[in-house]
Amino acid sequence: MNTYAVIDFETTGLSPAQGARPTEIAVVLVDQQGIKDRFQSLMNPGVSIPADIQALTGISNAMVKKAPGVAQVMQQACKFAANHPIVAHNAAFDQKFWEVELQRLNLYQQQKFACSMLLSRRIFPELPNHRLGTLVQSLKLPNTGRSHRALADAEATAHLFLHLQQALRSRFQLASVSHALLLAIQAKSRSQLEACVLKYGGLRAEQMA
DNA sequence: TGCCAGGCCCTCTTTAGGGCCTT
Repeated sequence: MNTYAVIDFETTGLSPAQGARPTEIAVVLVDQQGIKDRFQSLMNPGVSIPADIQALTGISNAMVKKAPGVAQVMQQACKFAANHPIVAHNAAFDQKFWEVELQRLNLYQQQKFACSMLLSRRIFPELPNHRLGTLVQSLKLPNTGRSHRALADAEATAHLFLHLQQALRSRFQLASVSHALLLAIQAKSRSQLEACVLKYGGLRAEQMA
């Protein structure tokens, strides 16, 4: 339970329902001591990458042409992430691709997803925005490399999520780091955050205002 | 030509609309 998997997809578009497929995935295993293992791979999506997305990510059609197929990479990623809770920045996006691609392979099993973006909105509402790059700069998190590449963004999200756990523990005076982790994973909305704070014995949000 | 998804959340709200965030 104290280990979770941070994932990040690069894709050909915003929605699998519109035919978008993944071009790269990174999975980073994290515990309370930090990042302990990494998996990263380009994959051949079988569809063309639009020019604007190639410019955004730096991943070209030529780069993925020689890469293994989506099925092979997703099998490896699924095995690597095992049954750990999954964390992503704007998790609704990555969760869609994760579930759709694993369902294609009959590998899908329901997993808990936590969202570092929703949590950072709750914990740091004063920041100008909650894009991953802005959070890395504002919170002085480690530089993990080129943004919009899967491993760099997954590692940045891992550092962000560790930072959020510490902020939760401090702000709500939680008894333990594991309570902060449970809270971080379970609290996606304001009401869930409040309920989890009460569940784990911390001070109510309004008491900390 | 210009738009395209979708869940969360704020507000000039709740019988709704629009910004944010991901690629």
